[in-house]
Amino acid sequence: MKNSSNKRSLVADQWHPSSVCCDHRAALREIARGQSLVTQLRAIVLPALHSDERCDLAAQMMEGILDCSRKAISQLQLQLSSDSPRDDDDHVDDKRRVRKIVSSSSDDDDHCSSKAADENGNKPLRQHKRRRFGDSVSLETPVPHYDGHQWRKYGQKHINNSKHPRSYYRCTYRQEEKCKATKTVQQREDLHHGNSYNGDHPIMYTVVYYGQHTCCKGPAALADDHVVVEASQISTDSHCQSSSSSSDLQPAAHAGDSSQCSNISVTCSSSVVVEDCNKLLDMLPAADELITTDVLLFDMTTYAPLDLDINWEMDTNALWV
DNA sequence: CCTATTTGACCGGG
DNA sequence: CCCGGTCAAATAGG
Repeated sequence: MKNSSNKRSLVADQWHPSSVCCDHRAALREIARGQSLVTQLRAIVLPALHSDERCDLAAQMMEGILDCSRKAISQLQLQLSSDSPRDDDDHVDDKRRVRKIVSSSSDDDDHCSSKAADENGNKPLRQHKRRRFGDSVSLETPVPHYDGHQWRKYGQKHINNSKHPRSYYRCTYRQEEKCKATKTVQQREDLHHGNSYNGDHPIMYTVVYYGQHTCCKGPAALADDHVVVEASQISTDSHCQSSSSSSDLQPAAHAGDSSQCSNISVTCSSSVVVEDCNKLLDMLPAADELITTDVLLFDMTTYAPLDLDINWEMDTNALWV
């Protein structure tokens, strides 16, 4: 019955054939999806191979595929930006608003941005910008955190008529690199009644990305050849925070009903992910159930989140030693 | 102590 | 006035 339906649960199909007006965006999404799949495939296949030149060849070929999609993406984006001049990052709402003084704590640290209180003790201005819905890309995935970027949660809201709250994330490097990328993550409503994660269907999340990453110069932004570098930059910069392990939407699950919510999400850089592959395999729930490669793929991606945008560098030292 | 998350208030748009 | 996005104080966790 559902022979074909569970085969495509990995990355959601965002292809809407009816949307003729924005083929480029649809094409972009599709290419990005393929890029993501190749990246996942690479993470699974390469560790399984023995270290010989064929493995190197396979790695090179996959990197070549990723490079192709990278360049295709940048070409499409070039065209998009030339076609639609309205495209800009934060056209959100530029009206300056003064917010009521909430707390008169004098010299607050520059916790979020430069709009702290004035030296003279003037009232802090609070620009409450609202996001524009324009440049969003939505995605349904069982692994809402495998996009390779580092996110920092800044809010969570209960959304009307939906059981699960929506979490709001912004790029960790927002201050340092003025990266304006944000995303929201919300667990989808259960497709069937009863427990959502009981064999049949993984818990799916709707992830919506807003804005482009300007921090780690995601490959979508510029098709360069040394995009690979920044994965290690990230890890050295912040010591690979795998801190977000499973904490993410757990309180929501607690607040709701039971739902042991066996998704574990780790956000960290690539080499560590690969290095922990064996451990991750141990953590897999009930290997008997992993019949199809799809399920295996899903679980691998659950525990070893990979990149949608950034190109993950395979740390061969971590792999083969 | 420092950093990330939580959480309730604030704010703008519809 | 309601809804949802954002802020920032409080809190948790290392």
